[in-house]
Amino acid sequence: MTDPSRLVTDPDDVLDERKAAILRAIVAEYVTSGEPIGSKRVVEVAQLDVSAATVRNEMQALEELGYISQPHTSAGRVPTDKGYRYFVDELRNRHRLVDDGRQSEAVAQLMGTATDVEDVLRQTTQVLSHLTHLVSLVVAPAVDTARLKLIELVNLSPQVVLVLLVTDTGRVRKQLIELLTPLTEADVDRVRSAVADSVNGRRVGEIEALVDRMADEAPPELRELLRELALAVARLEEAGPDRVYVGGRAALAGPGGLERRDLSRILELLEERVTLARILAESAVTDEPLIRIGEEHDLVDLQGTALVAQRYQLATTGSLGVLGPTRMDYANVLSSVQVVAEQLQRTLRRLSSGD
Amino acid sequence: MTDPSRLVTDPDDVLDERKAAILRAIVAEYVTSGEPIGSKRVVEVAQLDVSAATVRNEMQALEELGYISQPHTSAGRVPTDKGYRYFVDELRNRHRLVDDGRQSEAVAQLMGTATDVEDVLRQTTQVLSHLTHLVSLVVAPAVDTARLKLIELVNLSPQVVLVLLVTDTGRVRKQLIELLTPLTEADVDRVRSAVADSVNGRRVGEIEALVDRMADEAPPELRELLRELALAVARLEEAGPDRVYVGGRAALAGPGGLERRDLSRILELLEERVTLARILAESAVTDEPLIRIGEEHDLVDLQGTALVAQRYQLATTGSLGVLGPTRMDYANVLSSVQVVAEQLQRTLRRLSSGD
DNA sequence: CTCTGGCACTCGCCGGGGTCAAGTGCCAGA
DNA sequence: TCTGGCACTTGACCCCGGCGAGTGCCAGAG
Repeated sequence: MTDPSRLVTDPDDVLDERKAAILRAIVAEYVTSGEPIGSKRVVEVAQLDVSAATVRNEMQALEELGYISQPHTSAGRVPTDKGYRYFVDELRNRHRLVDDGRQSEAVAQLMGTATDVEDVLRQTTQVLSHLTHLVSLVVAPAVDTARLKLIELVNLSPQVVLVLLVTDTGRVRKQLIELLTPLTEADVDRVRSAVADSVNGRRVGEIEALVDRMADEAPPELRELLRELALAVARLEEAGPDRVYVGGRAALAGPGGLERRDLSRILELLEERVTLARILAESAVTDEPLIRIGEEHDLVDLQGTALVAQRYQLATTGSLGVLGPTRMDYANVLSSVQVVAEQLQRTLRRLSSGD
Repeated sequence: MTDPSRLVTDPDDVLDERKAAILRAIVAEYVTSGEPIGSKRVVEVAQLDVSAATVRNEMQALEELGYISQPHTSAGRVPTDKGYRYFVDELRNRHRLVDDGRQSEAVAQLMGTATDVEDVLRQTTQVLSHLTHLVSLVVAPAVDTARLKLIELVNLSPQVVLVLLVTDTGRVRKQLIELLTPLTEADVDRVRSAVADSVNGRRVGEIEALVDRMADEAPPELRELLRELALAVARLEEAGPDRVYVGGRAALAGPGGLERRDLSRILELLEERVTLARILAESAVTDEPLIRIGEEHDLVDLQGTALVAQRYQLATTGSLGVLGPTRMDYANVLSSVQVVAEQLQRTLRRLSSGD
C-alpha cells in the first residue's frame, strides 16, 4: 500500500492484530469521550481476553511507533495524527462504507427546495454541517469544459456594461465592465448579436481567444468592449473565491470544537476561501476521498484540524468536504461526505441536463 | 431628549459634568484596557482636580444610577450597557464625527478593484472589518423601487429554465424553474420576447402582477412558465439571506472578542443571515446611525454585543454596520461606519447610474 | 455643604502544601 | 508470553495565608 498521502513510510507500520485492535479502541473511545484513554478502559471496550498490564505493554509499543501519545505522564493515551491515519486507512479497507439509506433520504429531502445552482450548493453545506457537526465546504463545478449557453450584455449607463455569462450547467457569472469611452445602446447591441451567434454552445475554454480575435477585426469603437469581454470570460474559468461555499462555522466554536487561539486563524482561512478552494480541488483528481490529518496539511494554520473531501462529477467536476478538529468521527464523516456528494451529483444532474 | 432607543427613561439620567467626565474616563479606559477601572486611575486620566476619595463617592452614585458596575466587591468599575449608551449619546452630541480624510482615502483605495455589485459589497465588508476589527455586515440595496433592465430565459433542458433578472442598479437575480410539462426552445422564445417588451424599464414592484396577467391570457402550454416567472420576480423583492454579506468573523474569536459560549450562537446567527437582515433594515429608515447595545437588543443571543449600523442611499436604500462585543471603541466605529457608508454610496452610484 | 485623608474591610489572585485518583512502567513468577 | 502486584509520577482539587487593589465610610477641614 503506497499511499502518497502517507507522510511517514515506516516499515513497522503493519501492526499485528492485537495492537490494531487496541489502537482502534483508543481512537474510537477518544473520539467520543474527548478524554485520554487508559489501559483499563481499552480492555473493557476492545473485548480483549488479556489483562490491563498486557495492554499497557502494547500501548507502550504503540507509543514508540508513534501512533499514540500521552498528554502527561500519568494520563491515558491519545491518538497522534499518525494514529488517526492508520485508523482511517484501515476503516476504508475493512467495511467500505455502508450507506444505510437513512442518510440519503434525509439528505435528499433537505436539498429539495433549492431554486438555483448556487442555492443547491448553499443548502448542501447546510446538510453536510448538519450531518457531521463540522464546518462544511462545497466547491462549485469547474466550468472550463462546460459549454456557454448565453452571453448577455446590459448597458447600465453609457460607460458601464454588465456582462452575464451562463453555462449549460446553470452556472451564472456576472461582471461589470467600466469603459473608458462611452458606447450607445446600438453599439452594445451590435456587439451582443455578433458575439451571441459565434459563441453559443462552445466550450468556455475556447471562447476567450475567439472573442479576442473578433476584437481585432471589429470597428475601433467596439474593440474596448470586446477585449473586456474576453477578459471576463477568462475570469469565469478562475477558481475564484466565489466558487467556495462555507457552512456550519458555529461547530468550530461549539463543544468539542477548536482551541480558541486556532479559531481566529481558521475563520480567516474560511473567509479568504481561495486557499481552501485549492486544497479541495486536489480531491477532484480521483474518486477516492481526500483525507488530510493534522501534520499532513501543508499549512501550519491547519495543524490540529482534519479535512475529508470528495469530488462529485457532472459534465465537469466539483468537490465538497468538511473541516474540523482531528478528533472527529471519521467513520461517520466519511460516509456522510460520500452520501452527500452522491446526492449533490444527482441533484445537479437533474437540474442542468434534465434527466 | 426623548430617544426611543433608550430603554430606561430615568429622570436622573442627566449627569452633572463631573459625573459625566468620570463615566467618560471609565468607558474610554475600559475599552482600551479591558480591565475594571478604579478611582485612582480615573483621577489620572480624567484630569480632575479632586482626590480619589471624591471620585469614589461619585462612582458610587454612578453605580446606583446604573451606569457602571463592579464585577466583584474589591474590583474597579466597568460600564454597564446603560453606561455605554450614555457615552455614545454624548459622543454624538459633542463632536459630530470628524472624518480626518485618511479614512476615506484608505477606503476608496481598498474598494477600487471590484468587478460587479456583489464584489463591491463583499469588499466593503473587508474594508469595514479591517477598520474596526469587528464583524461587518452589508445589506444589498432593496430592489422594489428599482427598475428592471432585463429578463432573460435560458432553457437548460426541456424541463428546466433559468431566469435571469437584472435591475438598473446592476443587481442580478437568477433562479431555476423546473417545469412539470416540457417546453420547446421555440416556446421559451415566445415567452421571452413577449415578456421582454412589456417589462423593460418598469419598477420591480409592478411586474409580478403584470406577468401574472399575461399568464391568464397566454396559450395554456406557456402558462406554467409565466406563473413561475411571476413568482421568481416576487422572490426578487424579498429581503432574502443572500442580500447580506458578512466579513471579518475572525475578529470575534481574536483577543478582545466574545466569550467562547456566545461565539457559537453568534456564528450561527451570522450564517442564517435573515435575522440580521431584518435588524439592519431598521437602520434604513433614518440617516442617523442605529446603535444597539447589549440589553437593547431584542434577541437574547445578542446580549453582550453591540451593533452600529448606518444606511446608504442610491435610488434605493441599503445598510451596513458592524457587530462586536459591547466593549468596543464607539468613537472610532461610528466614524468608520459612516465613512464607509458614504464611500459605498459613491461607488455604487458611479457603477449603476454612471455619474 | 463639599471635599479630603485615613482606615478598616472585602475579595480575587497567587503560591504552597497535602490528598486523591488515574494511569503508568517494570518486575518477578506462572 | 502473559499476568498480578507494586512503586512511582503527575495533574486535579482543596484549603490556607499573604498580598494588593479597590472600596465604603467617617471624621475633620475648608
